[in-house]
Amino acid sequence: MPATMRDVAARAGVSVKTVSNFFNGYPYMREETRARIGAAVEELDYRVNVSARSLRRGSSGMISLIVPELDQAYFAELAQEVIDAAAPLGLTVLVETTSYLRERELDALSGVHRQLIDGAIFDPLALGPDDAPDLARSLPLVIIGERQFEGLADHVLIADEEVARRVVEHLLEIGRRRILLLGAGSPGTHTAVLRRRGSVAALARAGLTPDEALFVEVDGWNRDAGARATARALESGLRFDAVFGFNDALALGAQWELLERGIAVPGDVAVAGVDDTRDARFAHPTLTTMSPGRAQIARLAVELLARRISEPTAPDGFVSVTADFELIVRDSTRSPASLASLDRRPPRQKDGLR
Amino acid sequence: MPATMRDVAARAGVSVKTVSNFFNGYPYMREETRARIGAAVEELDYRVNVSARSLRRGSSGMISLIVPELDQAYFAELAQEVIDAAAPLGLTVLVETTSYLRERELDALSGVHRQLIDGAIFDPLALGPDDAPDLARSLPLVIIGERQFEGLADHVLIADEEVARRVVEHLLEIGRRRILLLGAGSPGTHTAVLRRRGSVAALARAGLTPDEALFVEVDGWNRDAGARATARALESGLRFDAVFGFNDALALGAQWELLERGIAVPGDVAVAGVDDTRDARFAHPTLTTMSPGRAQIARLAVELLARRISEPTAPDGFVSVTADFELIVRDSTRSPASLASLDRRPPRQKDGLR
DNA sequence: TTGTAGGCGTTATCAT
DNA sequence: ATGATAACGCCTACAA
Repeated sequence: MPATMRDVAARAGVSVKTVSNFFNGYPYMREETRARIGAAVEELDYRVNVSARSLRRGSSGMISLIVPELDQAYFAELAQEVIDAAAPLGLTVLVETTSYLRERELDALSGVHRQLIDGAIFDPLALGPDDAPDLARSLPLVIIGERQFEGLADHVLIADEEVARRVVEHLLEIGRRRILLLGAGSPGTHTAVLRRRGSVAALARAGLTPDEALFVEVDGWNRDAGARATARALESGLRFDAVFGFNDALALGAQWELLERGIAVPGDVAVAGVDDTRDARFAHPTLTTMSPGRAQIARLAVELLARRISEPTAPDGFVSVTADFELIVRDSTRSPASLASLDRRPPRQKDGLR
Repeated sequence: MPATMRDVAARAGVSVKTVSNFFNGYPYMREETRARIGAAVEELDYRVNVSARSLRRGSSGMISLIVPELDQAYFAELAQEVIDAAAPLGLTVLVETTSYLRERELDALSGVHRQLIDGAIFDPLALGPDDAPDLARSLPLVIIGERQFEGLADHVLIADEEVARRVVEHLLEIGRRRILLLGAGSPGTHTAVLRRRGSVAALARAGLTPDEALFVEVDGWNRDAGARATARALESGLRFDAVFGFNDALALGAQWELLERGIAVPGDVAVAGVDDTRDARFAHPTLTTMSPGRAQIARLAVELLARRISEPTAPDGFVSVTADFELIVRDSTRSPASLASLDRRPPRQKDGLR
């Protein structure tokens, strides 16, 4: 029994249409009418019924964000950024979580909610080339990160190849030569392929021949997988003086495993990642990483999607924009010497006693 | 121009009602009819229009989860658990994010979406006692964690007092005597009050007089705040041999700050938190923490809410359930001696060379 | 087991 | 500047 527009109209002594106008920013209205409606709304504690509005308008003001899981800092932070970017445009974000399952990615695109949402921002992890047709005819769509579907939807891209190249160059610059590439073994996503390619390019430029043994496979891009892969590498007797995790979670997992085994970071092994999640800043040592400009990505994605929604017919040809990136050098790749000299903190002291 | 039920009916040669029955699991239908409808749905790629259904039914199958931010591991993980718990009940979760702002918490409860959602799971951080009236008359509601609104809605509680008591007892058991209580200074939330009370109780039982100076104020329950507060404490010359962060983020921030200053954890200062976020497991050293059974909390909250939604009139009196908890002892509170003996890893070895 | 009619609350059209 | 009225797509009686 919540109040309806009809109730408000009755109370304010106007027609339903006028109340509707009130809520839709229709400019031609007497100040007095406006005030009366405002009062009635207040008294009845009225709220527009979104379902009815959506039904009538044929659009809901709701977009979904399709990511594998919120347990990963990267996706959680991305979700927050997207929500924040969508709000000013009057868009509500429905976060859909897929557990890296192809079925669930497809379902998020064309399941029950397809009728509910106006469009989607999608970070595909499980879909492959075969699914392109499904993608194409689903709904207004912006794809983030993965570029294998370019031409089928708008994209916000990360310059995967350059990003990886820069990280590896940085590791080479600080004198490392045997770099474990976490995620480069039998890469599943296109992203992995590109980061691997960029890494190889950097090595080649430095005149180094890549050692295939250092291209390590991982079973997930999370900390567990990073730790496990690193453990395996160590136990197989592989020798390396740096780790490049294809994302922060992998790098942090590696770093954790190294430290657990008493291997010094960056003393014995330097570590770097990609994503600049908050976790990187609070690791110990703090983790060198590549910032992909997540806020920018979110903003671009939302804007692109909003445009695609309001322009019903695509003007043929989809847009791809690439986000800026920036290397964030932290302690995990600083030599102890430079570490000490760069440290702006008060002299280290034992404190806190027992 | 998406297909409607009418289209499907026409195509299948049945009435709209029969198609509706098909989608609502109405059992009495000839197998052949069912098959024909299924085929028509397939061919037309039909999906039920959720807005129309919601309008007609007066309910949407959507619930919201109201949390301050997804950037905090605790809330991100909670959101994932809630989404997972809601799915089997056919409920879709709309995550609403409030940035710890009172206005936005109120808005999430009674703003535009009040008409869209059937109920809400709410982790209140900014609302105070004055807002009780607003809460009471909003919508089916389950409150998580905070207990100041008991009697106004269903609650899933954390045994804050006992949780804190157990943590402090643990720190006392391992021989620590001066425990910095991060979050105990001028506590804002009821949760903080209770955790402080539990901590004091543990100290009292051990015959210790609490030192007010160790009750430290924080400006947020995140890692930054934890690090800052710890830095302040150290710089003020305060001496302590343990830190109890009222949540993992505070504890991790503290641990980070300690390590940055070359203070050994747990050698010089032991550290413990509450929440058992993934971050605790991957800290170095791994963080001792109290697991509040997040999966259980999520499940209870969703079930309670589902019940409250289906039972329109509250049978007077709201339910409060308390989640189980469990102390997870990790390296941040293990003495180096026990550490070595408990370690089930292969002997530490330098590896990874240069 | 299936069909018909009407209305859920809103907005668009067309008047006035 | 405001009002009357007809959809939007679905579900619930009620009928058959």
